[in-house]
Amino acid sequence: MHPYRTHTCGALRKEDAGTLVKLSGWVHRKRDHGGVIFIDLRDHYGLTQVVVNPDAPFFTEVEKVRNESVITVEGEVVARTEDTVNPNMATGEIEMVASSYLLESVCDTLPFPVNQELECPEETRLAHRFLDLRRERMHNNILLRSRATALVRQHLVARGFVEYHTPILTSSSPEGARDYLVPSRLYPGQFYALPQAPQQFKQLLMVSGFDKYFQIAPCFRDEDSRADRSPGEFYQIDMEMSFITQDDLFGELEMLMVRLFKELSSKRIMAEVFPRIAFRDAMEWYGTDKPDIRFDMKMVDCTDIFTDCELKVFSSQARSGGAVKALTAKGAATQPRKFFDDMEKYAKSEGAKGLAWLALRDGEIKGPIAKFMSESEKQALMGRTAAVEGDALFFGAGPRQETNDY
RNA sequence: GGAGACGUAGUUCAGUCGGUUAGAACGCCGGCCUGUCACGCCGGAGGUCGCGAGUUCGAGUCUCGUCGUCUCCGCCA
Repeated sequence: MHPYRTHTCGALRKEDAGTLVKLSGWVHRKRDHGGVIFIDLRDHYGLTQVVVNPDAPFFTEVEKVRNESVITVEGEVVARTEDTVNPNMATGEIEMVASSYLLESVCDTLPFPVNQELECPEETRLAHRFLDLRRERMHNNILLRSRATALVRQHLVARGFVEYHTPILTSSSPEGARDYLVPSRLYPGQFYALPQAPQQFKQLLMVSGFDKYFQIAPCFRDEDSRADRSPGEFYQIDMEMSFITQDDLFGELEMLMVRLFKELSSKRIMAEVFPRIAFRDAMEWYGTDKPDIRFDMKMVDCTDIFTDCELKVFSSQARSGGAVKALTAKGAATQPRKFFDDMEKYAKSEGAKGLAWLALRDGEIKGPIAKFMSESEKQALMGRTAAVEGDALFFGAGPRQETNDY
């Protein structure tokens, strides 16, 4: 028999009952009943319950084994009785009754639990990276990235792209981001740069007539990290195509992205042809070039309505080339006063000068600025924003670009 | 570069208005337990309250400084 295993810990099923097998893995959890001990044995593929009976010669040794120790066990696969089947486990219809036991590697007391997803300081996790990566969530993250890169390669190669590797050390080709610099040994005082994207090299290939290029490139950027962006764990898909239109490129990317999400995630894909929003429109409607369009909250330009309004902060902006924008919050009119105060507080914390608002409640238009508005202005506003009873409106006013920001 | 939050047991966290011996859960150690699957029950060990100074009769708690961590803005294609 193989010295370590005949099966993995995710493999055994009811049909295997009666066979003699060997498993190796980590002690994920242990349940010691005094008379009988259960071990959930874990490897990359899954969990299998190992049973150790009191007459086993290694029983006292197993009593002492700590979680995350590595063991090899041999034994018979036994179908569980109906009342002991665990439907939550892929291998839950069977268990292995150990007839031999070998402690391969003893584990010290753990700095944090491996068998549960408990928050724990980044510093501690990195100090024990091998333990962190044993945790289910981290393990799955690594697997997901592996599957994603494999799928990208498979898909793009099938689409006629060629993957090239380009040099990592190069001279700097400045663009937006700061380069990582690497001192040169041969030319003291000079530096290499780690390329943010291998611009020159891929373009060299393109002008040489290689028709379609892609690369899964590490993003070397000497910029401050963020929660979703840490140096060294940040890769990008780089593509170039010859003799194409903008729409050809969009189409190619749509195919790739739809496939990635279809095959690797459970997320719902709302449109296989992505909505296209012109940059200017995105800035005018959402104030950002990466709007979250799950909420259909567009800003509406109301500048002209307020040109002659008594409310000076609005009319002065409207006349001097600034903008007044309205955002409709559906059904928010019944929110308590505190809600609106909090919204204004938030807007100010983001740098806005203020946040005016109106609520459509009890058939009236209410709010601090309502008394400054004429009937015709109110009517025009309702028409423009399509706001109805129960909605609330928020306003920003100022120079066009600033107003869009907030 | 700017702003904010946090720092208490191995880990996650609680700790009232400044008051006597700083708690819980998980983990760890010991004991009991033959069907659990987050097993259960009993007991125990474990703390420079990040560090330094100050206020006070008295500081985990208040003040200042310092170090560290995290988050957001800037930055980043």
